[in-house]
Amino acid sequence: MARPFDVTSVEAKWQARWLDEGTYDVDNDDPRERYYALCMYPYPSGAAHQGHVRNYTFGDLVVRYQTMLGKAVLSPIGFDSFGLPAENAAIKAGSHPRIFTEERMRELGSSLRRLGAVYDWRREVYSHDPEYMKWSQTFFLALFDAGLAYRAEAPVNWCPGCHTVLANEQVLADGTCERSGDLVIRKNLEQWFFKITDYADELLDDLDALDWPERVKTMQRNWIGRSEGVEFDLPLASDPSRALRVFTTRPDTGFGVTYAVIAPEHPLLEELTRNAQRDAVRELVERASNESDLERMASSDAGPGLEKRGAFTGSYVINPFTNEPVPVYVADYVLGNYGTGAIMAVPAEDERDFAFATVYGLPIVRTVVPPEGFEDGPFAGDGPHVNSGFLNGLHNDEAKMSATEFLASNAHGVSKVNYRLRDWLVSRQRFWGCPIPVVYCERDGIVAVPLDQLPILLPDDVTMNESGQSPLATDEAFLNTTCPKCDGPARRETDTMDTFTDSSWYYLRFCDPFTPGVAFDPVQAAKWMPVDQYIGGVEHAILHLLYARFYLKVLIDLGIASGLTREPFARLFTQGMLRIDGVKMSKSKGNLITPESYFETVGADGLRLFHLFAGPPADDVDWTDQTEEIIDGCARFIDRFYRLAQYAEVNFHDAADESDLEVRRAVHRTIASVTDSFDRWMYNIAVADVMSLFNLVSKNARSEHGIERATLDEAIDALLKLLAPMTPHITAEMWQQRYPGETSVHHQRWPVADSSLTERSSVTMIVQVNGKVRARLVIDPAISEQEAHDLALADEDVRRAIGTASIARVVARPPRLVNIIT
RNA sequence: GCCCGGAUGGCGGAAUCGGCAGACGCGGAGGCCUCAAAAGCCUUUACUCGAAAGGGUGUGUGGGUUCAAGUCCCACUCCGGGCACCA
Repeated sequence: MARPFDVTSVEAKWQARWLDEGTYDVDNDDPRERYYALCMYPYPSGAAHQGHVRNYTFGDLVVRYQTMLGKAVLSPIGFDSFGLPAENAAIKAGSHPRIFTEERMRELGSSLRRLGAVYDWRREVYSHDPEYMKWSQTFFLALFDAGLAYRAEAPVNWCPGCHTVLANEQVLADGTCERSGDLVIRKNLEQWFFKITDYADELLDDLDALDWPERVKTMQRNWIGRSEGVEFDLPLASDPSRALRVFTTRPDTGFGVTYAVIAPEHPLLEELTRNAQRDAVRELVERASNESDLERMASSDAGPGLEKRGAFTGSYVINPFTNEPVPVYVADYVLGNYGTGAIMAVPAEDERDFAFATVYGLPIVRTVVPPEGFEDGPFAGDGPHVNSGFLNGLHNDEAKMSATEFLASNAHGVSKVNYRLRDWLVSRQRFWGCPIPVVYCERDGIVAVPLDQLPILLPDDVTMNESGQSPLATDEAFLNTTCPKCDGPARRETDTMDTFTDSSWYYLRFCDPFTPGVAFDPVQAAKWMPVDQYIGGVEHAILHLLYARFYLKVLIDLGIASGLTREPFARLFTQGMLRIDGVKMSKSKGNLITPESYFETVGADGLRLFHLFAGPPADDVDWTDQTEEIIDGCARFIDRFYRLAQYAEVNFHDAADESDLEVRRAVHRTIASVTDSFDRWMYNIAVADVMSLFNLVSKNARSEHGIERATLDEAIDALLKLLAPMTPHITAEMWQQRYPGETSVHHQRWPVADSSLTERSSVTMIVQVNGKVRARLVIDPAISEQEAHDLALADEDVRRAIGTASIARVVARPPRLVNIIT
């Protein structure tokens, strides 16, 4: 494509200038109003692909737009540089993950600069920087000292492909690893956890005030899964001084309890099992422990599968509501690690209990009257209670209160809140992560490494193991150390931290990587925090965004981030993903489209304009055969604008006339609409509006009638400013050509629409007859209802459409329409 | 199964409050320029009947509210995403 200017040299020139002059460096004591714009820092996977381009184009637009609004904008960048892909690549290449990673960081950094994205590079951070690791480890120990980091044995998710344990959040719904796709295995292992459950309520409640996509907030609410209920005792029939403790959210249905169920892992199971049932129970427990979660769930539907999922223990407990004994079953549909690991079963009002009771022939007693027309089956809704003694006639809420009081006085009942959320498993059996800074001493047990010995660094002279096993585990030089307490021999922890711990605080480091001796000075951080606009992919809706929220709250509570707002990201935008043939574009799928060739042809500006124009930023974008043509179209638009600004084929006339006034009105309406579209993340509309204005200006300027020079210049200047955040290179170049020696377009103030010019002088009013458009009248927008009415009825086309019919009613809504009903 | 989001020309998508459906762009058609092509420029482009003037139909399906529905209400179909034994 022949371009009217040299794309490559123009873009290189401005990129170099922004970098060399530190145009977007910002100091912490900048007096201007502050704005913190942040894109999720990227994993350094090598040269950027179109997914990066899209993400960082949006981010860069925000940075440049907010700067033009006169704010001091913090725009930092860094790299999420620990993680498995680098380690796996290093194993393959026989090199060290650090060397591999740093090469990829350079590539990605240079791609971002080539895109024209601007940052305060002085603030760059990366996870494997020894200085950064030092603070990551310091924070781990702060959590450890506060009892928020602990080591415990628990059934954990082991990914055989990744050769490490995973957090619950990293296991997909189908039981596979989100990274490798391997089926995750349950293992009992001792691991490190962060006590995120201590913050469950706050993490849930604080969501309400956040300006985040409702979808993301809902996902977090579901993940936390708060449920309110009652925990109470079901006394053993054989020994009423002892009891089976159960949790329920439906105490009001207590009269309908016809059996109880305990989990296969329940500690009382052995004791409750009678000899006659022992074999059947043992068989069930064995199967439950061997089956993966996936297999368990596969048999969850009522029917044949269910028959193998439970067994009678032979024991009975007393229903405190009825004082009747009910049988105790063991079944794998009750989870050992939720609530008390035991439930009261109410088949009439719970789907799973109903299915189970049907298969095992257990009685079903309705305690809530379903609405008329309700078919047979479990009814979990609200209704008047029956067969329920003192609860009869009450509805759910009152019945719950009443039942809860009853349980409190008769069955050691207490109100209880349970969460689906589990503690965050943070240890990983991999090499390329931040080492957990503790040692194991035979005498003193787990001992924290003293702060002055941090950071614990990863050794450089390691051979990456083909099996994926961390070389740390066998590295004697790393492993052997002395106990900080007793000076005796000790062994280092060889597990590293989940990389999500690194990304949980990088946004704080960005605020102040300058103050020596601290990770960040909270006073400096408070100048920027919380992040005004956070931008990233929706795939982090739970993982990163939940962990980062938790981390900030902890750091505040531990005095490390005192004085900060307790939420890190005030406003979140999640952009859609790029797809090819319906498949997400990603390195692992091997279907990446890189921007390099586009940089050479349409330039970064053309590619940026495409990504802004392609559709609503929140929507997914399909990369198709048509995409190339749209990208070319974006470049064509830039070229046309460039030529117009050179006054190519332009005719001028002297005094401004009505046509010039119309152009000026369009200019100011576009300023208003683009500003509005920017504020509402409707960049595709902003581009369309700019194109429309250009079309009008261009048409007038090149007509025989021509355009007044001042009008054209006002329009071109406005277009340059409006386009500056979108296509920063060419607008900077054109501005410089128009105003040599003056400050850059990027330092101009964002234009403000003149409200006296945004009103239209005449508008088209439509006239409908019986809802069908019959005439379009050009009118003064200030027209009265009566005038609109009269004008409409005076129109010839309208009269013809009415014909001989008599007019029943006229709806006049000037200046938009008049509707005549016959 | 439950909860969200969506469905508009050949295609990507517009339509802040219920008020001209299809902005803007891509693609297509025709033309200008040219020896020719590329580039550029101009016209046209929802479907349909019609030579035209003009008419009819039209925002996934079926109903409803309204003078007026892509937009609001009810029911459904399909697509995308999330959750899925959490008692």
